[in-house]
Amino acid sequence: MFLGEEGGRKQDPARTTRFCFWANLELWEEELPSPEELMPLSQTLITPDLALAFDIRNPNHHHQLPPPPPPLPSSAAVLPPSMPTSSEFAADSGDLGSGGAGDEPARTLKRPRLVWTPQLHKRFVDAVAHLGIKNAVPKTIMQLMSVDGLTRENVASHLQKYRLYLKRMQGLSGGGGGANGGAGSAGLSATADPATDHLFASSPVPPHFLHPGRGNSEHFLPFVPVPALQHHQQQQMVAAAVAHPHLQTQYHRQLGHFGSSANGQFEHPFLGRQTQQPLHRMGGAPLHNQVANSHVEDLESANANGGRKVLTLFPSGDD
DNA sequence: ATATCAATAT
DNA sequence: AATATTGATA
Repeated sequence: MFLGEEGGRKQDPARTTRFCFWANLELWEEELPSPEELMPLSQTLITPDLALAFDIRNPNHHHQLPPPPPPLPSSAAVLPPSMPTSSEFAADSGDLGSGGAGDEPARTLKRPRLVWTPQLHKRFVDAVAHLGIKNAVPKTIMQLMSVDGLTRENVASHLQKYRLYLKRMQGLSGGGGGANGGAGSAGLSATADPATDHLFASSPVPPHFLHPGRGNSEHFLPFVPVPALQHHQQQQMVAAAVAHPHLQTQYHRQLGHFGSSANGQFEHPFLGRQTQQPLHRMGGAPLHNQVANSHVEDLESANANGGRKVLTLFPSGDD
């Protein structure tokens, strides 16, 4: 009986490694007798050593997408009574413990759906722009974005949709000529309908994106392959204060996102950030959390999905 | 054996 | 609607 929301898909081990795990910590606010009660329980479930080895952090501190998502139940133990409606990530395993007798919490779990925040999308677009549409394939994009928990599949999926969006744009723009990138400039207004694409409208579409058969397709940037930038945010970019125009429908709560360049040009080819972790099987104690500055945002749309919670990954990039 | 893409599923 | 997963194919 695991055919619930998305808890029981066909588990096809033949596919790539889909090890993921995270615990379900959601109903805690419901019962949660007392944190202390859970503590021992979690320990029983995951072995303290293992937990420690994974670098447990409070959900509050969840910054990057955890490669080997360590949000174990134990975190629930330490969770402060606050942040009930957090939407950082969540697990909706449905029922952990009723499905199978020998439920191994570890692996075999799926990771929460990635939420493409405007920030994340921005990174995506930047990467694609710098790669050139031609070379912009999932793997490469993913690498350039270097957002730690991002998977190739994540990007691939997003890319597919993005291409769709571009296509639509081309069509709207009227192929020939005029048009400026409707999306580029403040967009929104020109964008077909508001509901067309909430996310995509949030970041400018580089001009060349729209006309693949013309102009320079890509450039050659010395783009650094994500140097281990740890501290040092690149901040302060263009002083384009022009940003701002309007916020997207439901994305208001995000932090102030300033449009990069209102002129529709790219001038800020910086991307490098966190190095991708090889996230291997558990067993080692690999992770280190590269904290940096990042903002936490939350989407509620996830809730509308009907039970499935999401993981909001985001780039530490600031724009 | 991998990665991409298009289609499809949730 | 937004992502994920899959299947075919390069």
